Amino acid sequence: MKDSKIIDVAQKAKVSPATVSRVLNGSSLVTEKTQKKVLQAIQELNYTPNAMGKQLRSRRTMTLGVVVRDIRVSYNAEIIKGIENMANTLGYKILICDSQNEKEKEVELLSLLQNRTVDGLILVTPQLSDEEITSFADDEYTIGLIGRRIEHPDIPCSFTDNRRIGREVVEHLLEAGHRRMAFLCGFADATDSIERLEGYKEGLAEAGLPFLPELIDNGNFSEDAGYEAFKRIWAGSGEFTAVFAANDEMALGVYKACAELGISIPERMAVVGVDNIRITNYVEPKLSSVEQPLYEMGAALTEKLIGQIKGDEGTGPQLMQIRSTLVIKGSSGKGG
Amino acid sequence: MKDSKIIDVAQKAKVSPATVSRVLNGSSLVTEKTQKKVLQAIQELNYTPNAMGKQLRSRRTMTLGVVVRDIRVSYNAEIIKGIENMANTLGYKILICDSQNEKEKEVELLSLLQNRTVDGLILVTPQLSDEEITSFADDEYTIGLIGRRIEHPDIPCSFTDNRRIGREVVEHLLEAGHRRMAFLCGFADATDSIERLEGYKEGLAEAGLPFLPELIDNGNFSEDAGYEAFKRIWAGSGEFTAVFAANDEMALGVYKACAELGISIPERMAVVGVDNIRITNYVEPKLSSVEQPLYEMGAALTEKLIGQIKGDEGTGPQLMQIRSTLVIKGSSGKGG
DNA sequence: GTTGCCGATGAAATCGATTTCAATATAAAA
DNA sequence: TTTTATATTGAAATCGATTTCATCGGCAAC
Repeated sequence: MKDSKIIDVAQKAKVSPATVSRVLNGSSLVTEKTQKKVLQAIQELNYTPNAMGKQLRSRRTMTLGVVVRDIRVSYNAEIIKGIENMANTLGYKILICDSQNEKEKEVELLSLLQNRTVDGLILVTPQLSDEEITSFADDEYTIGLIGRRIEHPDIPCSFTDNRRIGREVVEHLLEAGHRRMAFLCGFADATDSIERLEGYKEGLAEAGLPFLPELIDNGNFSEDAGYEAFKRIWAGSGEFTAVFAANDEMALGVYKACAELGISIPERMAVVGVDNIRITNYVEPKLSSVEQPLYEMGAALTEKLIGQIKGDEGTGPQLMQIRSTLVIKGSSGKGG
Repeated sequence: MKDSKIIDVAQKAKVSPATVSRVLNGSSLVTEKTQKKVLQAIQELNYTPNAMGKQLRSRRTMTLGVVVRDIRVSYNAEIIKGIENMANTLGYKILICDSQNEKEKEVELLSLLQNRTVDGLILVTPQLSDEEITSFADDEYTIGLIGRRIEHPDIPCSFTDNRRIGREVVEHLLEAGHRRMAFLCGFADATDSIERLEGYKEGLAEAGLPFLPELIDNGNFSEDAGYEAFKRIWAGSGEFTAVFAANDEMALGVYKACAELGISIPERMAVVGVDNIRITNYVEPKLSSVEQPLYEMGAALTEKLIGQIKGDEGTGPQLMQIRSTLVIKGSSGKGG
C-alpha cells in the first residue's frame, strides 16, 4: 500500500491540508463536524504523518543520541535501558552509537548534533577531553554526561562519588584487618578510575598508612587487564593482602590470576570490585562490589536533558551525584 | 554559533545552492575553481548539511530500527553489536527500541516504519504473529528477523537450526550415558524454544527412547523460571539424570535449584543450556551450552536488509541459517 | 439594515536540501 | 568569424508537514 500524504487526506475530506494538520495536532480551532470528516478520511486512507516532513518543519527530531564504548558490557546496557525507558515515556527515541572504544569515533559522532540528526547527545564515560565537550556545549548543542563530571552550566552530568567509593572500600578493607592493599586502575582517561584512586589514597591517609606506588597498576577495565595487572604487582612485591579493582571486570581477572597462582580468596587475598555486575554473584566466593544505580543514572540524566531541550531553564542543579552502596560478599569477609 | 544553511554557503561563495549541493555530493560537473570556492566557504562557515532537509528530499533516513525484548540480556546485546557495526560500515544508524517484553509495544513500534522514521526494521525474536509481520512486509515495508523464521520472499531471516541443536544436545547426553532427560522450554511464543523441543523429541525417537511429557516444563527464559520449572519436575517424577534447558538463564536456575536440593552437578544431574553466555564459564562446574554466532547473525541480517533497502534484488536466499556449536564443559561430562 | 467582531478555514510561505531543466559560457568545428 | 556542441551553472520545483496571515461566514450590536 502506497502511503498517502496530507494533501490526499485533505482532498478526500474536502478541506485544506492546514485543517488536516490542525486535526492531527489537536488544535481547538476546528469544528467538530470537519474534524469528523478529516478523521474519517485519515482512517480510510490509513494515513500516518511522515516523520521527516514534520521534523524538518518543527526542527525537532525527537531523538537522542547515546554514545557508549561497548554496548555489550552490562554497565552500559543497564544505563541504556534507563535512558531508553525515560526517553520513551517523554516521547523520544534513541540512537545508539557504539564507539568501539575509539576516541576518533566519538569525535565523529558529535556530527550527529551538528547535522541535527539528534536533538541531544548523551555521552557515557566519554574519552573526549573536557575542552572538546565544553566547546560543543558552548555552541548551543545539547550534551549530557554519564559517569563523568564537567562543571558547565549547560552540561548536565550524572555520576557517582567515586572518591567516596574509594574511601569506603579502603575503610571496609581496613576494618577487615588489611593493611596493605593494591589498587588496579582502569583506563588512564577515565575520571571514574582516577577519582577512585584518589579516594583510595585518602582512605589510606586517614588511617595513617603510607601510599605505596608499587601496589598500583592499571589496565583497560577488562578482565584480561586485571589479570595481567595483578600478576605484575604480585611479581613485584608480594606484600599485600587485598586488592581493590576499579571495576568488577578487572576483579574477575584477579580471580583468574589467583586461581592460577594458588592464592585463595578471601583467606590469602581479599578482593573488591566496582559496579556489582551480575557475574559477581556467580563466582566463588561471591565478589564484594560497589553498586551504582546505573538505570537511575541513565533515567535521571535523560529527564534533565530533555527538559533542557524543551527549554525548561533552571530546573535544578546540573550535577547529579548519585549515591552508590558497597555490597560486602564472600571475597572480602573479615579476617585474612 | 548559529548553524548556517546551504544558501549561506552559496552566497558566500557567490554561486547557487545547487552548485553547493553538487560539491557536497561530489558531482563531477563542477569546475575545480568553483569547487575550491565552495569548499572554502563551507570551511569558513563551518557548515554541515542539515540531515532532516536531506532526508526529506531523498526519502531516506539512513536509519534502521532494532526491536529487542530487553537490551540488557547479553543475547540481545551481542546481536545489537553485530547490527550496529555492520549498519555503521554501510552508513546507517540504528534506533534501539526496548519492547519491555510487551507485545503491545512491539505493535506500536511498527509505526516507525509507517511514518518513515526508519528505512527498515529488525525484529529480534519478536512476539508479533506471523500474520502481523507478513502483512507489514506486504505493504512494502522492509522488515528483517533474527532468531525467528518466516517464509516470505521479502523478509530476510537469520536464525539457527534449533531442531538440530535439540538433537545434538540429546545425542551428547545419550553418549554420556543418560537415558531420562528433562527439557525446560522458554516462552510459549518463541519458535526457538518450540523447535528445540522438537529436536529433543527427534533425538529421543532416534535412540528409541520414549518421550515423557512429565519431563517437560516451561518458563519465560529467565533464571527464576528455570529454577521453578526444575523444582516442579523434580517434585513430580524424580526419575531423570539430565536437564536440557532452552537457554542458559534457565540452566542457571537449575543450578540454583540443585544447590538448594543438594543435587550435585554433574554427578547426579547433568545440565546443558543454550546461548553459551559469559556466565556459563564462571559457574562451578562450567555450564555446557550451545554457542550461537549472535554477532554474525546480527551483522549478516543487517547487510542483507540494507541491500534490500538499496534495491539489490535477488542477491541470495532470504533465509540465513547459521550454524551453532555445542560447547561441552563440566556440567555434562561423561558418567553420571 | 449596516457595521463590527470572532471563529473556522484556506492559500501560501516555510523548514533545508536535492534535482530537473533551462540558460549560459566555453571550446571546438566550419 | 560564425555556428555548433558541450561543460557549468542557476532558477525553480520538490519532498511532506506546519504555521502565518488573509478571508469568509455568521452572529450580535447598533
